[in-house]
Amino acid sequence: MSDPVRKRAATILDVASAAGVSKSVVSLVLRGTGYVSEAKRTAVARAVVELRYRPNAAARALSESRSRTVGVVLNDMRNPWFVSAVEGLNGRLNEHGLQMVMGDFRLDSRSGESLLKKLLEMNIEGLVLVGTMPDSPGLAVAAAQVPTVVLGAPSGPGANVTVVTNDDDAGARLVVAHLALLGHRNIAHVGAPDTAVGAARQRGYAAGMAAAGLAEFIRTIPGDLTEEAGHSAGLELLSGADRPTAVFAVNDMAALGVMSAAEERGLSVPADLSVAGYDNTPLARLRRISLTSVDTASFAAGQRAAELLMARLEPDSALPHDELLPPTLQARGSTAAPGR
Amino acid sequence: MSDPVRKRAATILDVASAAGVSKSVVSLVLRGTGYVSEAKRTAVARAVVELRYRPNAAARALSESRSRTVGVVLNDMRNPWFVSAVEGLNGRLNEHGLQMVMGDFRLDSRSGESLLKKLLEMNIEGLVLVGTMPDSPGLAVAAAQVPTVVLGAPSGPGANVTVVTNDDDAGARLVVAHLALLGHRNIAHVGAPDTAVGAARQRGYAAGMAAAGLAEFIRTIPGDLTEEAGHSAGLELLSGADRPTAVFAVNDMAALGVMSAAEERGLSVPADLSVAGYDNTPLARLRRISLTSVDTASFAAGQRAAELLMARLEPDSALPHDELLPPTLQARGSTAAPGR
DNA sequence: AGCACATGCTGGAACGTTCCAACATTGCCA
DNA sequence: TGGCAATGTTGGAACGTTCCAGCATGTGCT
Repeated sequence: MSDPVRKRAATILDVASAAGVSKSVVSLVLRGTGYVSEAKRTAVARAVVELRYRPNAAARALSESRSRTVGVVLNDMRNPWFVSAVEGLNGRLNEHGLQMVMGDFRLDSRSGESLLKKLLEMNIEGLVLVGTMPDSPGLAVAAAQVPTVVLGAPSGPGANVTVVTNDDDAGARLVVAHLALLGHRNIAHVGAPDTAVGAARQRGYAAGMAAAGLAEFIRTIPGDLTEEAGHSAGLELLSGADRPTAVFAVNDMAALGVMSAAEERGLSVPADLSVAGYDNTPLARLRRISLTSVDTASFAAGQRAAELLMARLEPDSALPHDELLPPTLQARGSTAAPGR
Repeated sequence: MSDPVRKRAATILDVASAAGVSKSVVSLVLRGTGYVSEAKRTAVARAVVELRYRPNAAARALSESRSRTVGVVLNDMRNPWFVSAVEGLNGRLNEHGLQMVMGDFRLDSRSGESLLKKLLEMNIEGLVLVGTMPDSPGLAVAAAQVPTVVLGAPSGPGANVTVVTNDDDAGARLVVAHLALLGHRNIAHVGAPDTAVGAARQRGYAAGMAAAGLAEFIRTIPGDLTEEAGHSAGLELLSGADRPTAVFAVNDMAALGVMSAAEERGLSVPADLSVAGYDNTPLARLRRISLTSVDTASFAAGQRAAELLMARLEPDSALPHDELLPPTLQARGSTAAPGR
């Protein structure tokens, strides 16, 4: 009411004149640097709350020519692994005053091109690619312009990126070792050779079998990461002559498919068939399913990705080494010693 | 190599001098407005690609004093409903040249305060709150400053927000009607009265029962949205004297708990007990589970939220009415006519 | 011929910060 | 007493856009 013109938000100049100082002093107080007398400091502080002053991020970014923002590109928000990795990432970045701008690669009209363009225009200081991205020229261009970390995929666009992901090879070996220890020998694998993670897990399976002296039992049914694929692979495995006593599926969804197939064939889990999955999704925890699975440290991976990215943001920093995070096995009711 | 000083990115002035025009012409060409001769237009276009010019979003935002950005605050990225709502939101916003900046409310150090501060500093043009947020003074402040839409929660901070959510009441009635049509009369509910959605679904259940003339059978076991709660509620229901022939659980997770309880009690689904859930999560689709559930149009809700937000962004626009989106029933193998 | 109007182009003034060089005021020490 | 460092304060110049008023031309009409 009594305010003269109260249309626009208060700027640093408004604060300065309200506090009876120059804009420079306000800036110094706000950023806590430099020498300012106690009196002016409190005067500025008061003016700030009185005028509800909020610094303008665009002006700051323009002036500093840095945005304190990193771009995060996902291509599958539905995958719980990515979600919790992003949470880890977000936390660490925030701790260091960096803001995250997320976007969905697939969702973007021009297959991510316009998303990346937008991010580049925002002058992002770093880029995090979460998951395996489809090939796209724009991606390589973007990765060449800003420090880039790939999170949760075995490799990224171009050579100049740092990769943080889980050691799927080691995880698969864990499963095989667990099953072998229980006494299983005929352990089959339901794989997804066309996906990056699937290929790594299959390698780990084969290596683990060989290491356990079970090379002769190696047998992989190719499929993909869906329940469907697990189901049909399961039917195939369980109908044949030398039925396996245990199946290691490439992920939890496929493992569920295998369990359904077992049920249809009248086999009970784990008495007649042990089943293990991968990813330790919330599904695996469900009482009705209780699936032995490999827990991937997704949250930690996100945090680590943030750390490596920030390391690259330092002046003259070298390209950090890629990191493979070790997974752990979560044994549950779906695996047991082979019956009779 | 032969480039003189090639440190900083090209600006509009570089493009202008390379094309032999003034910065104003470049600006006009870039934005496609105003009158520019064909010759200069192509000259500018060539210079743009040659210099790899990228407009600077911060400068643009500062000059236009608008950010073309909306803030999206989630508090539970793990909830699939939210994820697909956000996808719908993102798509529509992008179509209209608006960028999305997401943040996780809980993850933020100072319980969202600093996240909201950051968003406000970015001069966001709108705010979307996804899901029920914990009470926070910062939220109400933010909602008062920028047009705000609440997505997937029955209400938001302050009165000045638009709410887009699913009609949980109607969804619950759908389930009851479906079960009643199959011939069930003793239909129990496993509820979550302490959550906003749970309360609405419980109301719908009670109303639906009454409408079907089954008021005398109304019976709700309070719980929450977890499998655990569903399990113990299930045990309670299935051990008592007048065992229900059907159970409607507040969500798919709780429904799974009920199914586990049935299994433990030696009851088979759906022969001895029909079970229905809510949310139509990927879980419900699984062969091994095949759960009848209510599909909430989450993607559409996200799109609608974007539309309503953009409507509010128009000059002199009224506060749009809240919207309740109608859900649909997805009947699967977990419900059938009551046995004998 | 004179005028209006469409077309084409320009430079300066915002936008709201940060950074910097420079100036003022102290207090201390030789 | 003069010099020097520490402390305090200032205005101007970026930062890279958009927007606007205004200046040139050219064209068609009266």
